[in-house]
Amino acid sequence: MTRSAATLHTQLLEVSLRLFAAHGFRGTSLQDIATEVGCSKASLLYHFGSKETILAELLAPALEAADELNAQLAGIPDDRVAEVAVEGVVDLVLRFQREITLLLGDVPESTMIPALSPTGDRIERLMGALAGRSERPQDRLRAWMVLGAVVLACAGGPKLEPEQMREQLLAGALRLV
Amino acid sequence: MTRSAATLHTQLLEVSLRLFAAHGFRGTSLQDIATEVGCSKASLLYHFGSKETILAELLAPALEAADELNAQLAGIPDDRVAEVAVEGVVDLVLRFQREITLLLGDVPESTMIPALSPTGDRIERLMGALAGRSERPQDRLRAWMVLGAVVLACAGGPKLEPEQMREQLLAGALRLV
Amino acid sequence: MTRSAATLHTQLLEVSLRLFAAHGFRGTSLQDIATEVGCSKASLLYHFGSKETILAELLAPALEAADELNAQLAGIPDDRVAEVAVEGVVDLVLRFQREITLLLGDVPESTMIPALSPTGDRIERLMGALAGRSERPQDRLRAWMVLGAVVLACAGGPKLEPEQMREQLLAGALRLV
Amino acid sequence: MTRSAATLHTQLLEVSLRLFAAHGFRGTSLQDIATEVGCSKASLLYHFGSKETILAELLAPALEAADELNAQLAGIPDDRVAEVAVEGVVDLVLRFQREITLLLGDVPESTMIPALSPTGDRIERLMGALAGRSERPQDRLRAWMVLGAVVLACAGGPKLEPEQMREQLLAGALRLV
DNA sequence: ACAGTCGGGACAACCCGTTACT
DNA sequence: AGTAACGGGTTGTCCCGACTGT
Repeated sequence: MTRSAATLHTQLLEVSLRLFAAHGFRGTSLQDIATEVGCSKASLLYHFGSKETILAELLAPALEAADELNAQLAGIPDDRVAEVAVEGVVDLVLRFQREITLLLGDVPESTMIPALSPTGDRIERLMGALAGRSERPQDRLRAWMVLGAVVLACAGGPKLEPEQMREQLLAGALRLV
Repeated sequence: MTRSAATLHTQLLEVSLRLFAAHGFRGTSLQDIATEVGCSKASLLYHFGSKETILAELLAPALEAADELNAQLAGIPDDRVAEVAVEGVVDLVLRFQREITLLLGDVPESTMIPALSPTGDRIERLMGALAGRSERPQDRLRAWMVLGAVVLACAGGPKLEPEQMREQLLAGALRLV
Repeated sequence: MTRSAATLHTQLLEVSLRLFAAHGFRGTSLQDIATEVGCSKASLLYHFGSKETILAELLAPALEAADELNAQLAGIPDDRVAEVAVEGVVDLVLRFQREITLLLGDVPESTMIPALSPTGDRIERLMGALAGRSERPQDRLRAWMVLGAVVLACAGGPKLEPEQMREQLLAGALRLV
Repeated sequence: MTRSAATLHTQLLEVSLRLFAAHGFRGTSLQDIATEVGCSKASLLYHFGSKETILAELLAPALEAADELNAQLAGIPDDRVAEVAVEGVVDLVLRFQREITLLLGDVPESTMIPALSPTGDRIERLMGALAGRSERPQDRLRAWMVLGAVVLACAGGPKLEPEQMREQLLAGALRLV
């Protein structure tokens, strides 16, 4: 008996995300994914067309959420945008921890991948908000520090209760702004 | 005329570091390095024996410096170690920016590479110092935030004068502790 | 049109055996085999996974037959085992002439190949039977002479009718015991 | 202090013979030899020009002895030549055990090596003598059996006292003729 | 009969590393 | 010190025939 199309699709994405996060995008072969899921490589490519398509589909929700956040931030006045952005970023990172780990790992080369090229713009806008719309290098630098603090703490730090985690990250990030 | 051995060796390391940092360890082939330097791939392997050897040699100074910092921190009392560690980490990251970028990119898979296996321990000890020797998850998490802030700001943030950079990073990091 | 899977598999084994017997295991490259069969090297490796796998599959029937012979010899009393063993060995060698040629050629290094490591034990047991279960060096030496006579005559000697061949080898071998 | 040229030459040949016999001609790299002897690969090639030259020089004494034996056999009448040849072959094999092991291992491909191409003729003439100058396939086959018995017993059989060895081989071989 | 789905088989382009030789 | 040619092996991609349910 063959499993349903949707099931396989979901399963494929799930396994891909796990393996990508664990061994990196390049470090994971289509064969690895197919083997773990228990289907053929050809079948995998039937669903996704290419390896990059998998990545794109994997990252889509996170990018979408980032867009949403950016849209929401657009309506906030300059003197309050930083604080709201911090909260948004913390929530974003907490939700898409593995996606971000993956993105972080292959950031340098990800520029080549068409599906991810807009990532830069999104981040740029986020950084702008975190810096309170200021263009001063010092402020931009601090914005990067905020992002780094939140992202790396999620990726490498100790695992604790979600609410505690959120609270801690938020407190630290706000102290940075 | 053939260039001197030392020159080629240095040049090879330089180009390797640049390409590794730009496209990741796996994303860079020996052929890429050899081509850019202008020598044959075989010649490259004559000098380094294997791809991993290049990486090890590339990372050696940074690891050494980390060891030094750890040794130095060992003599500091618990209530002051965090501040000193922050300063040490900021200097370390500023000095070995590209090495750390590279390390960051392949962190998940780096565990397989023998030359980097001790990296984990070193980071663990550094995090301990940054957390003021505390074992409380909250403190460890904050330590990771400090590291993340400094590292990512260096890797992705705007480039500004070294002294200003150092000052800003230091100020931000201290506010986090 | 692509040929059937079983066909290619068989063809690959056939050509491999021929080339291995002709130029030795090391003396034959995967490319040689693939070229002669008319498929790509990658396709070849898709079927067999590694060069050693080919060898193992090639030698499997011969090893199996040797095991069978050994099992059969186990039930023969000491004073008659030598003669029966001679007959068995002659038939074995006649059936697996090329496999044995191949094995002979790479004997020194074959110890490294996992698939062949048990070969030594099998031969040891066969020699024991050929020597009439005696441990006296002279008898063991004579056993080796029998094996050598049969094997080399098959590998290098003139080709004559199978029945005549068998008769001659048998006669000579029995005279040696 | 550097060792004398003659010493190095001898040492090189010695080590080469040992390694060739142990891992085969192809299975031994120039680097292996140079490393074990403790000199550079370049130095090795300065002495011998090519890998094949080493082999040729290594095999020269054995081939020469074979020629001598052939010449000596030429003067023996047909009805006695077989017995004399047997004795000559046994002595030859005993003296050049390792050379023959080596030759046996790479026989199939050795035809390509110019220095060894005349080997075939020599063996052909030897077989003729062992067969008592008969052209009957049965006799030629028996000649091959004699050769095989002696060679393989030397290469793979138990090690016993030289005189005993010689006696045993001789006895067995004569029984075959 | 006819999409959508899936698997076996194949392959070009590379990969890292070694070898004999200069 | 340096290299061309090759070694075995992997990767992403693709073709095609065989299954589904409709």
